[in-house]
Amino acid sequence: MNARGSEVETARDTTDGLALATDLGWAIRMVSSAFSRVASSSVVGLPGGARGYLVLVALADGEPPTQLALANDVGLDRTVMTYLLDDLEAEELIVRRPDPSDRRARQVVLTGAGRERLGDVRSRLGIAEEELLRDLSDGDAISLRALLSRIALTAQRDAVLPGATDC
Amino acid sequence: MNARGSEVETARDTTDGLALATDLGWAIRMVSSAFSRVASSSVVGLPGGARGYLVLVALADGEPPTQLALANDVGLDRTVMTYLLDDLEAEELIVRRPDPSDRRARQVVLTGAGRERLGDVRSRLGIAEEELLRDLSDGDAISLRALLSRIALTAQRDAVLPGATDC
DNA sequence: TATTGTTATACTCTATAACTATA
DNA sequence: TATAGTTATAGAGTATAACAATA
Repeated sequence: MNARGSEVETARDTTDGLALATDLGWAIRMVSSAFSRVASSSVVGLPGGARGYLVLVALADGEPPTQLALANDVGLDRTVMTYLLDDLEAEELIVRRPDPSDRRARQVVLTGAGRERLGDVRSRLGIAEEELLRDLSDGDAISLRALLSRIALTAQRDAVLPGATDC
Repeated sequence: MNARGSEVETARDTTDGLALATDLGWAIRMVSSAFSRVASSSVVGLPGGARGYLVLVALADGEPPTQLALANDVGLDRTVMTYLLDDLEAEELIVRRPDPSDRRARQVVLTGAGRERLGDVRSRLGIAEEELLRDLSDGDAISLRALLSRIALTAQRDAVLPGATDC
């Protein structure tokens, strides 16, 4: 009844041509961890690390969002946004202020110090990104960035509206 | 001394042109979580989920690797590989056998049942991957896969050989 | 009744250190 | 002394539920 010996290494036909190097999930996994590795030194000291950086980026342009809108933009849960903003506010990189149009909500605003810190981290991250993409030509690097951004934008829409086409 | 009111929204020049949608780290984060979301239903019931699937893929071709070589291939720590293989072996999808050339090591072999299960999961994952890349033309999808794989391969090499060019 | 922000809790994933048996 | 596998533990990261204030 046990599959020992005789059942090992059979049915090869069903998985022919499969290889780790061509697997999309594997590639995403390796690229994600590699980016975390090369980017980690760029965000040391910044509250929340890479996630804190994304919050600052999201605040750099446009109207001050509510915490919930910010969480949706960055791709974080609103419960972790609370802790993240606590830490960023403790270093006066952001400020929370009441939303004049909804007394439940709070607007998140980037401070001058926050904008300065964002510039510092951004320049370091640029070098880390070049390190990650160093095997790609300039054109290929631009292509990869564009393709990833397109997938990411629709992914964000799907995450905010889960199952709008279901049922 | 506090940055309230007057220091808010200054120094805009240093971060001009910054946007979340063009940030590489943000895109990688969103794509990674989106893939996990669309792929999760494809790997339900498989021990280890998506990581278990990658182990099966890595075993589908070539000589049976040791646990350590397998961990390096997949991008996992050898300590999690132990638990993962325990679970996969409990369902008889893989077998551990002594390495004839090194009595410390064990070879990991895919069973017939494991190869069948791999085929099942692979076909479901193919649909999930198409769902993730549905906004891309066929050519763009192929490009993205190729570019990600290239980055992933060098990332794997760097992870296995940390800091070979340092010092 | 639904939503915003908060808090608490649990679960997954990852990282690290120790231990054994071999090399 | 170094390596392969195992075990235990601690730390991130994530997900979920509950609560108060407000819509």
